[in-house]
Amino acid sequence: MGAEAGSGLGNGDAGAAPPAAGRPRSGEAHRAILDATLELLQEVGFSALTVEGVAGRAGVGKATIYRRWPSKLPLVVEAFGQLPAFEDVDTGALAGDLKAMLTRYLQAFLSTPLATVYPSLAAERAHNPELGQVLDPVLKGRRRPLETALQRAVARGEIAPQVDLDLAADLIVGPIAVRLFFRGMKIHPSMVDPMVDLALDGIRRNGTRTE
Amino acid sequence: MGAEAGSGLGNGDAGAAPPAAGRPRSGEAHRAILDATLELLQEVGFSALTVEGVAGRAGVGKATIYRRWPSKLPLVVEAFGQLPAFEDVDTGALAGDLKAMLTRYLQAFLSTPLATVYPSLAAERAHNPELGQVLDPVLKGRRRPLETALQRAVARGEIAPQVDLDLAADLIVGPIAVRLFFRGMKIHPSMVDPMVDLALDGIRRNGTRTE
DNA sequence: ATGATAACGAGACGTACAGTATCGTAATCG
DNA sequence: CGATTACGATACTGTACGTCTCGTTATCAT
Repeated sequence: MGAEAGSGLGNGDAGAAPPAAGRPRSGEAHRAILDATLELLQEVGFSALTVEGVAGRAGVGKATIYRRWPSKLPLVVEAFGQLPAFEDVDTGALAGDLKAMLTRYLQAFLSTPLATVYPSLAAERAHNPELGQVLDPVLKGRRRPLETALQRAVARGEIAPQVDLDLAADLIVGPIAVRLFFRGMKIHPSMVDPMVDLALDGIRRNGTRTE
Repeated sequence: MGAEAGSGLGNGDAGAAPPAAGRPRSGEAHRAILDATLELLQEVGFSALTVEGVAGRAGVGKATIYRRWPSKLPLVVEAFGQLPAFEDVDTGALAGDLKAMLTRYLQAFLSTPLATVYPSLAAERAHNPELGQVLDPVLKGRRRPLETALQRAVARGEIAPQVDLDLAADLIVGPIAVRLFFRGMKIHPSMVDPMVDLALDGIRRNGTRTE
């Protein structure tokens, strides 16, 4: 954590050694700020979120926020990190695992600001490379359960060992991302099964291989 | 912002009847504004784009912009509509069509602000339903060539007729969207072939069907 | 021609918010 | 108990939105 200076996207000093003297930072204020951030993200969305609004909702001065986060963006990144991600489910078969995991994950989109924050972070990272560096470890952790399930399937022989699992994971979540974020569609739970089945079996009619 | 009656996301009055009297709107200014918008999107990205900057670059007064577009967002939507989309390629086989189309499309991402504008619009639509109404027809038109290629494949018997082509199209573009926008990855042209092949053939080992 | 009308470039204006700085106060350490 | 640092509050600077008003210019109707 040493080279903190220069990034502009610090992560809130979690776990850093406290200074020897002076009043310690209030963990209560820290939590109140993150809670208020998530509430307001839910209510007004990312682009209408103001630091002043967060301070007011949290009952906190603006300086208390800027003392912890250098700007609005890393605050939202940290709040985002507390939102639910994929949870591993082991049903014994790949299709069952994926369907259960996607169903649960989609439910999280209904009860959290995930659907708002995700595309906002994606938009921001497009012209803010530093954000990517902070965001990537978080994103990687969020999809790890997906890769775990795929690795189990390889071990069981459901997936050929030469398949690129990273790409496979993107193939699974891709249609959901496209529909949710770019096309603005609501995804009915009954849609999960056909989505997973198509990704697992492929678009092309079996046995029509031309190569 | 204001309680702007109706849409608030007008599309620039394209095709509307001109008023009987008065100086007509300058088509030259219109084009200069859109060009400046695309240039600045390319240079500074969406969130750093300012209307004042566009006006300056276009050599136009701010009022001239606001006379045509009610805010920055619909201006960007219209500029976005002029960026390259999928172009249909007919090679006689689905895999070839898709690989050619994706390769060309990915090249467009390198020479236009597509990579910046796309996720920004996605972020904005998440809490601005009106944007969706303006955006959806544009998006639908952009992916039509993809669906055309898929329909050809159905006619050739490469795809079973019961396959959901809309979902299939999302499966094709999904991994690209995820990698480009959410994971911030650069997609090397050599990655197109494995991407298409995996979507066409599926993740699961053939003949391992458990249902 | 001439007047009515509306768009033009320029830029002033009010509002909102980011991020900084400065209050007086409160908590913790040596 | 004094030094130090965080606290909530709030004033401040700077930027950009979106509105408005200039004086000017292009087009139409008479």
